[in-house]
Amino acid sequence: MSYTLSANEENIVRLVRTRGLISRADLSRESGLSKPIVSNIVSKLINEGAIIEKEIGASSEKGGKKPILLSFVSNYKYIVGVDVGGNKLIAILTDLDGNIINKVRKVTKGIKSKNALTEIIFQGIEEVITVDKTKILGVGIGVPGTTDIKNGFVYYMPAFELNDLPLGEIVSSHFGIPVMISNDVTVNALGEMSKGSAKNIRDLCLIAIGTGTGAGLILNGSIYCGSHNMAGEIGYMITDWNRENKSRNRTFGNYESWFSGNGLEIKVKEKLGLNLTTKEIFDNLEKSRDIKEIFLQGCEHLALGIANIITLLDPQMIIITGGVGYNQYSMILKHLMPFLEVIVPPEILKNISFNRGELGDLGVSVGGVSLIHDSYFLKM
Amino acid sequence: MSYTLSANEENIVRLVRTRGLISRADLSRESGLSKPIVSNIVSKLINEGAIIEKEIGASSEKGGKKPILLSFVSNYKYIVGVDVGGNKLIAILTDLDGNIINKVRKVTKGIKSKNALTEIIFQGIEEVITVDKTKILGVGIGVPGTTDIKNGFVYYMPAFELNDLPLGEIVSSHFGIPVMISNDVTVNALGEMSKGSAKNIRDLCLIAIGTGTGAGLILNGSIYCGSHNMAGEIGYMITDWNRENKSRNRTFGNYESWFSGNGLEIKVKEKLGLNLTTKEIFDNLEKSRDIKEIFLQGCEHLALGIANIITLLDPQMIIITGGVGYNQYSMILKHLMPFLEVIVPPEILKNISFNRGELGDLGVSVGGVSLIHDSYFLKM
DNA sequence: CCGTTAGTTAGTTAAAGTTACTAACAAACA
DNA sequence: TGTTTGTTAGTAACTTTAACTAACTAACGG
Repeated sequence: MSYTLSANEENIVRLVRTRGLISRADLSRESGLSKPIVSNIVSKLINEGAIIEKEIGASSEKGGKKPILLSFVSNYKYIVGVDVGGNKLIAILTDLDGNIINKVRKVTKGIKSKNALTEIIFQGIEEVITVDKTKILGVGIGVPGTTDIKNGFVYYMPAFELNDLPLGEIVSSHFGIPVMISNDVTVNALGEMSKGSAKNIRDLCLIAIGTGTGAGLILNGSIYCGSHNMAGEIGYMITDWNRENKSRNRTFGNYESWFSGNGLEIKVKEKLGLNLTTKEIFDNLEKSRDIKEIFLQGCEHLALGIANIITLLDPQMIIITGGVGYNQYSMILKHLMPFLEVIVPPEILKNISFNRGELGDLGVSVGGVSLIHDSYFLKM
Repeated sequence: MSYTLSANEENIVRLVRTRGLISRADLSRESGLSKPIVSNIVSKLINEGAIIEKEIGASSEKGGKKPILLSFVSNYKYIVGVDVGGNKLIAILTDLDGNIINKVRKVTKGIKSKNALTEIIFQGIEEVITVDKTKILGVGIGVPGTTDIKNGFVYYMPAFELNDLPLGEIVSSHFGIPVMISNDVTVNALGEMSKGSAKNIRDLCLIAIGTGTGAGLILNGSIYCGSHNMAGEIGYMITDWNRENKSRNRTFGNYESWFSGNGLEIKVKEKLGLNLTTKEIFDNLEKSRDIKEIFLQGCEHLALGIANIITLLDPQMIIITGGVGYNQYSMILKHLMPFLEVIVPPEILKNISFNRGELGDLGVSVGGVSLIHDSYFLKM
């Protein structure tokens, strides 16, 4: 945007956008602002290109001048969202309503240097932008690691074995536009809140089950990262101290023993001596009692972790997604809920809705778009 | 306040208050507002009684007119804070800086009716107000139960066996001033944040150990209540599933087995056949191996719960307070930390500060004051 | 040592711009 | 003719810039 919207201008844009088609007179009534100032703001916004006079409406039964109906121009600006994964990068270009205009995929597997990583991010962003670059509002990026959302700094990305990368500044100065960066799971939660299955939810816990397991938190309607940007690392949660305590030197940090792709694969290998992929494990659930038992133990663990999240945070919705969580959602939920029903009292459990991540593997990139949208355009 | 402060007026008041003594010229420089409008706002605020011209300052070495130093008038309005406990009620009257002007205690033990409870709250508030009633900004109340902070509704108070009490409205219409109500532990956390050991902390978990155990959460600098006003009920957290699962029908909800006054008393009775008060248990810790063992098991449990809080929320500070937690703080911390050091990696643990609740048994009432202060005067 | 002058700072006044409002009105329509 | 939309005109509130007065320090000359 060439200039920042004032509070009243934001309100008018918000109204035009949510109402779809609306006249100046109705805007005045709904915003509480006077008709002249609404006309004034509307003409500014038309000048900006943010809204247009779309069509002429109908008079009321009692007569009167026909209203000029205004409409939001969702493509007067664009946003780029990037999901930097350990195996692949997804970049999307969307309009202001989040409609995906273009999508680019890149392979990131094996990358271990800062230069190679930033280069591939540059390429992804460059290629996905098929519109006038001056119309790009910003780039929102989700990365698998510890980040500081305030300054776009990446502390640690185990997937690339990289430390201390000021990625926000690097990308921002390269393209000359605003860039925001946060943890991928957190960004995914934001995406589901704005465009997925958690619309109008203020307290959300998104559990991403992939190679590992992590949670993204939206609390009081805002991203929650914690004081050292480590909130939601539920892979380290403790639910069965005596058993865990006996079987290893330290629970806190024993990520892989959890319910996750990696965790299941290791358990199957250790206990059954089988080298199966996560997909193969799920394919053989009903065929092998031993595999099923390992899976059920995982589900119990997962249920205990979720019970603790419910206890501490009292969320309105819990979303399960991620590579494994999304693809195997119904299988997981089917076996997870019986455990939860034993652990959590029904009067509490019934108030919490469980959902599949509606956005699937676009969750993080869509969340990246939301990051920019909410900070540089409108917080809806 | 006779009128609501505008954003600029708030800024000026905030600056005068935090700087202590400041001239109009410095206010203009620090606020970014022009000198005339600062003078304008200052004269309004002097008229209101919120600030005064305190003294004449010194010129700089280079010469120039001496500045008139302005000062905040902390007692131009007053706030009432009320701690409604299961045994006693504490009401305090403070000025805008939180200085306690008056304090009243009432016995609430045995109260089981709505009328009796509201009557004693009325009395406490009435008696504590020793200043002109029109100078009272509002009343903030912490109650032991589930509440909706938005409308002052109390869903459930087990201590009084009461349900569905619109306490906020009852008290507000009786005194004709704003009233805010929230859960006592949550309010206590707010108190510690504004006036106690958690100043300038944005992510705080306060653990109140008394008859029972609960947590109050301040996340992103704001009170966090959860979607059904049940956040922080850590008495229900699960940390040792197999052991707990075997010994009872349901873990979730088995409050008393935890580390709490009640929990310890019951454990001592069950295992040792002794009818000891919590105080007697602590007094005999070093004399009885059996009591010590029960206490250490409690500490281990507490450590596991705290480890889970750290994992999920990554707080900056953890405060331990409450009837038991405050009085026995050093004893608890001494035996808690060794467990935590085993469970939580040192690089994570070192970033989290553990503190005693500085406000002691005034934590809730001071928090009630903060509730009103932050909503009706200034969010600092 | 004392009065004068230059330079600096505090706070006010005056003029002008911005943003909002109300009142009144023309255009369009049943 | 009455109703509704959207504009114009005039006004009020608030903020800014520019310029001012008042008050002070430091340094210099006699």
